[in-house]
Amino acid sequence: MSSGSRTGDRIHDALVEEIVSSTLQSGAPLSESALAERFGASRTPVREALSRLHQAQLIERGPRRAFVVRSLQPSDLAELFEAVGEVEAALAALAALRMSEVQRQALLAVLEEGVGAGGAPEAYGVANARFHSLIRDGAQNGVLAATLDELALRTFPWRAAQFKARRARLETSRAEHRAIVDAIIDRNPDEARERMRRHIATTFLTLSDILNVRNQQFRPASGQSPNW
Amino acid sequence: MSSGSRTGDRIHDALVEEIVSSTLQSGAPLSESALAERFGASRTPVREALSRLHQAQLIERGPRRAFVVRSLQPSDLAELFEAVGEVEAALAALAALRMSEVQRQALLAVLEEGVGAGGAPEAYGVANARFHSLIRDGAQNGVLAATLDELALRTFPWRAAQFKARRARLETSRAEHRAIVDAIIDRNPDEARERMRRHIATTFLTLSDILNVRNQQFRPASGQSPNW
DNA sequence: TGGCCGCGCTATGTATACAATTCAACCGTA
DNA sequence: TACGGTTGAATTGTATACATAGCGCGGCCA
Repeated sequence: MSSGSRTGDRIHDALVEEIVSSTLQSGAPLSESALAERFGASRTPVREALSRLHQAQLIERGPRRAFVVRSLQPSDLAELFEAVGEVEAALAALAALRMSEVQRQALLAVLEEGVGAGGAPEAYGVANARFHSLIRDGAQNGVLAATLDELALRTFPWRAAQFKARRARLETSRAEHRAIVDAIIDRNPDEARERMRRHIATTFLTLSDILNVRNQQFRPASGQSPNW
Repeated sequence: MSSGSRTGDRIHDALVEEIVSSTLQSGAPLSESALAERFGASRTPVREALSRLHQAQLIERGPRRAFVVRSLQPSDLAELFEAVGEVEAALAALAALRMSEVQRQALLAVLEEGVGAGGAPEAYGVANARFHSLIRDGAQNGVLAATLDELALRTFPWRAAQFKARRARLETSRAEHRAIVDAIIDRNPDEARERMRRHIATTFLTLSDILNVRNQQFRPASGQSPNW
């Protein structure tokens, strides 16, 4: 999905990374000429990269038709998480039906990974990402998987701070993961779907709490590896 | 989502229309210079339009990195319809929870529309589109609605011929619609979801039959108004 | 002094010229 | 005759120059 023309993709990937990591925060201006100079290229590939970011809804138009990093209202963020939840729930249901035995074993194995590290948030973040990735692939539907990726990308700037903030959330999240895995192992798509949807909803609620407590502006927090 | 720069959007919209109506069929080449001359513009806005079509997966790269209208394998088409089904099912479930009384009445009213015309495929196509549109809006989630639009756009070239081909399908489709509306009126999200998913699956099966019978190449049929 | 009109700056939108890449056809040789 | 290398055309990728539109600032007029 990334490498293609050359310069344009390089710029695109770099900007995506900076936006999801909140190096570029909401409202940050993205001037074509400034970016062209910064990347040592002309405006043409910069424009191509910005066009793609715009279609992915990571940026939006500001004054003078210039692009700025998109800033979401709390209500929009809720919609976004709801959409992610629905898509990921659908993937979980399909995974319950279609996962191979090997894939099911891998899913069971990943449940243990987070435990061994003694509850360290970073280790859990990795295990968490693998958990969702295994379900995504187990559903065996590339279109739906790509749809999830597209939506999830927009949530990354907001998700970063979550596990760092509330240690207690790690335990409840792990329990939810286990319940989802149980449903998938049992080949119970309806339960898998429902549990996954609740899991994402809970994740959003926790995140929402953190953001409201920390600063009323409800802005994305700075952070590196996006976990959920 | 359409009007913006000016020329680029004009070209974009024109090409979308031609692709979904199968005026441009699978594999048709889209040369930048040829399109530039055709639209009386330079290659720059053409490139912008093509870039957007590429991201929407309506076109793909062919020989010499040139773009051609995307051609789907049968398996890809199945994945695509499955994804559409899951998203639309999620929207139906949300609509069952959130639709206002006015919206529910509108949904009931649209059920009758197709009947009055005496079973004419064209009239039913319009009523059908309104049916899905009402549910889409009733769910009150713009992100999910936009996701559905994006996916549905890719199915349009294939859906066109359906109602023209099998008159019997109109009756079963209408019955399925009624069952979905019943679930929504009853505020039963799980039933609404399940019935919508089956409805889309049945639609795909019917379409699949038609395409296999008509020509083994399984290519999109020519047609104008995309209905399902 | 306050409001309105117009000038001009700045950034994007478009056009065109040039570079690089890709693919195929052709020719030469084993 | 088959294979491989080279060459060439066609097409996209990139750069730059020009056009246009938005928006603030300053001056002018009431």
